[in-house]
Amino acid sequence: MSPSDQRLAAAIEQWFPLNARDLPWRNPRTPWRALVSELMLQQTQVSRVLERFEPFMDRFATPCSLASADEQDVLAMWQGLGYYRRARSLHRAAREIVDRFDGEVPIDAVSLCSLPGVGRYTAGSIASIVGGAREAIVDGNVMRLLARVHCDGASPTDRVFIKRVWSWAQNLVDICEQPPLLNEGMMELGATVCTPTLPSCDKCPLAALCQSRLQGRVSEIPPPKRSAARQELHHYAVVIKRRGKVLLEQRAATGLWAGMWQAPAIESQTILSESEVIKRLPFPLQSLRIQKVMQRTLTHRNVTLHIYSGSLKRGARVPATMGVKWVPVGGLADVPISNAGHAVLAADNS
DNA sequence: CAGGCGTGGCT
DNA sequence: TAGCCAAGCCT
Repeated sequence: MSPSDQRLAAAIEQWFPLNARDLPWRNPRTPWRALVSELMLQQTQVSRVLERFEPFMDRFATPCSLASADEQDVLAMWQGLGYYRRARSLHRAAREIVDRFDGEVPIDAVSLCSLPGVGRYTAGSIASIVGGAREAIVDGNVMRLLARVHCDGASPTDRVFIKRVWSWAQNLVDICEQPPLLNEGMMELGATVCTPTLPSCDKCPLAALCQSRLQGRVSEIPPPKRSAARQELHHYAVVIKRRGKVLLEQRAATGLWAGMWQAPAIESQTILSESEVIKRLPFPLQSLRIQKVMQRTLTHRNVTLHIYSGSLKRGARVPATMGVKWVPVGGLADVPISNAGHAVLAADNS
């Protein structure tokens, strides 16, 4: 612990109460609201979560309420937020909270970390901010903030660097006055002042202590992560409507858009001919008309959506398997469908 | 353990 | 515009 750690912690703890945004999960702050908001916020902008948090809490007010819900209803409440495994993890976490913790969200880091979807950051965040424990937290904000304060230009993916940041964060929370103020203050500073581009150093309470500022290197730290190359994915979807209903299939339980529903589709890394698409579809189709082609960029995939409208051959029956169903066009909001899936359904004019 | 996992905003 | 980024976790 360096002497400046004391001053760093004090500066953050003084700054935060005067500059905290009025975010819904801070008032009232309960372990359950903290857990739900933390899951929603993983790799997701605050502005996206703002619109979705209270409706989710209204629907699932307690762990018991979520635990007794159907997973499909949970996914439907999550649709459009992305990273859908989080919704399934939260659902399973609620069931474990009922089974193992008598329906009360634990606030110790070890118990929290044992829940699905809860890792070191999320557990530390709830344990420290809700429970007041001296647990460190390191998210993207804290990593950037501390890298700049210490003028450490290592790659953010470097594991040794990441361990170093956790060590800095633990030192700070060990010596601070109030862990909730320190930890939430660090995140808030990173989110609103020590931003990735154009940080507001003139408003930063750490400016006098910030080594990268003193050395004029703020803009170089942290260095950009090089993004992974995106693979091409061709998604051939057929929108089949009949008597005000549309035919949907459920995606596989793992992988992209796991468990979500969509217009029946064939996926391939390469371009397919129309006849190949027809051949691979599990339904006998009478006609197939191209409606639209759209691009979607995902984290690691470049998806081309080839959207067709189609009709089944006369008398054709859709196999009555689980994972295929007719859904009224007006009831699509109740079925978990990704934004790409909604775009496909909306592009069809038939 | 490096890569998979969504979406939209920003530059 | 093409790429980077966001309150990470899981396998």
